[in-house]
Amino acid sequence: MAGILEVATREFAAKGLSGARIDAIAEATHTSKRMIYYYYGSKEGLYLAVLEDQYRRVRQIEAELHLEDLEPEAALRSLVEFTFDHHASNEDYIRLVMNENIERGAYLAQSKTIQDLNVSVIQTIRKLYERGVQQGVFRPGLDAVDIHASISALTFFNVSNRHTFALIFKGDEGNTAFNATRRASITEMVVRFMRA
Amino acid sequence: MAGILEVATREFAAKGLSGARIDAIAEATHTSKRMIYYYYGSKEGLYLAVLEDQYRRVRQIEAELHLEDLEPEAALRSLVEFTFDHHASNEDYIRLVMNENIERGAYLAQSKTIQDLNVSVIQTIRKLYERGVQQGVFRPGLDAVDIHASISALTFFNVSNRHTFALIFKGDEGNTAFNATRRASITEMVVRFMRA
DNA sequence: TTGGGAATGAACGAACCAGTACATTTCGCG
DNA sequence: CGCGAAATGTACTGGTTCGTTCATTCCCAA
Repeated sequence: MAGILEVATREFAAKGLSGARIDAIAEATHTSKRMIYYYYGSKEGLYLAVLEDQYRRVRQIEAELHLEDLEPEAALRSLVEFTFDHHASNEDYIRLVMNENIERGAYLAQSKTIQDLNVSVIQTIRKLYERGVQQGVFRPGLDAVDIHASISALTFFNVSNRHTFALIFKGDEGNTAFNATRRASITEMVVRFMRA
Repeated sequence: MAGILEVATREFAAKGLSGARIDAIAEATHTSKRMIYYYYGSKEGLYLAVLEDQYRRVRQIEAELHLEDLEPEAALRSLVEFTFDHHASNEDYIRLVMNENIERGAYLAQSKTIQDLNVSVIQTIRKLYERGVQQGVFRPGLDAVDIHASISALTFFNVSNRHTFALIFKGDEGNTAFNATRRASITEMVVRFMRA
C-alpha cells in the first residue's frame, strides 16, 4: 500500500529507526498494524522499503537535468543549485540518510539497486569537468568523486545540521538572511575551486 | 562518577538517544543502574550531561590554537586543517551532534553554557578574515558565519556521512586514497574561496 | 558513640512495543 | 455460484526497558 510508505517515511525521518513506532505508523494510516506486517514483514523491512523508495525518487529527479546543453561553468552552477534546492526541499530524505549513517549504513548496504545512483552522478560530474578542462575554463588534476563530496557536504550540511547550527543566532535575526545568501555562496565556492 | 559519563558517551554516540539502553550503560560501568539515576535523574538527564561534557572538551581544545601569530592565509589553513583533524579523530562527538539534529536540537537548546562556543569561533574567523582583507590577500564582502558554515560542512560531512558515501566505492579500492587527499582538497577550496 | 545524610545493591513494577494467533471477510475468476 | 487466495480485524503475548521501592551500608562530624 502506498499510504503506508508515505506515513512510514515521515515517522522514520522524524524519529529514526529505533525511535519510530509501528503502532504510530499504523494509526496514521487507513490500514492496521496487521497490514504493515502482511506487506513488509518487519519493522526493518518497512524501513528498508522506505529507504529504497526515497533513493528511487532522487534518481528520477536527477534525470530531469540536461547539463550537456550548457557551457561547463553554467552546467556546474546548475548542478550545485539543483542539489542545494533538492536537499533544502526534501528534509525527510536528508534525515533518513542521517539515520542511515547513525546505523553505520547497515541497511543501505543490503540494497543492490541503491549503489548505482551515486555512481551515475559521478559520471555526470566527470563528463562536465573534462569538458571544462578541454575548454580551458577548469583547472586540470581534479577528481570527480572529490568534487561530488564537496558539493554534497556543503548542501547536505545546510539542512542536516540546521538545528545545532542555528544556535549561533540568538533568537533568529540573521538566520533567515543567512539562508538566503547561502546558496549563492556555496555555488561560488565550488566554481572558484574548479576554475582555471 | 566519571566512568558513567565515559561509557554513556560511547553508548549514546553509537546508538542515539532512543537506541541507547540504560541497562547496557550500567553493565559497562563498575557501578549500577541505581547509581545512574542517583546522579543523573533520568535517561535524558544523562544524555544532556554527555552533551555538555563533549562541548566543554571542544572549547578547551579550541584555545590551543594561536592563529594571531600567523599570516592570514596560513592561519586560515591551520584553522581548516585543525577542524578537519579534530572532527576526524572525534567520531563520538560528530555522532552526538548528528543525533541532536535528529532530535531537532531539543537538548542543546536547554543548555546555556553551550551557545557561546560557536559564537567564539565566529569571532576568531572574523578577526582573521579582516586582517586578510586589510593586507589585500582576502577579497572583501564575505561573511564570517558563512565561512564558518562552509568549513564545518566540509569537515563534518567527511565523518558524519562516511558510511553512506563510501557506497560509491565498490569494496574499498580508492576509498583510502580518497581520504588521504580530502584534507588538502578541502583546505584548498576554502582558501580559493576567500582569496582576493 | 551516635545520628544523619550520602551512596549502593537487589529485585521488582508497569508500561511499552514488536510481532503473532486466529478468526473472518473480501476478491478474482472459472 | 463456489472456491481458493488475498486481505483484514481483534486481541493477545512475550520480551524489553525505564524507573522505583526498600533495605542496607558507608562516611563524617558533633
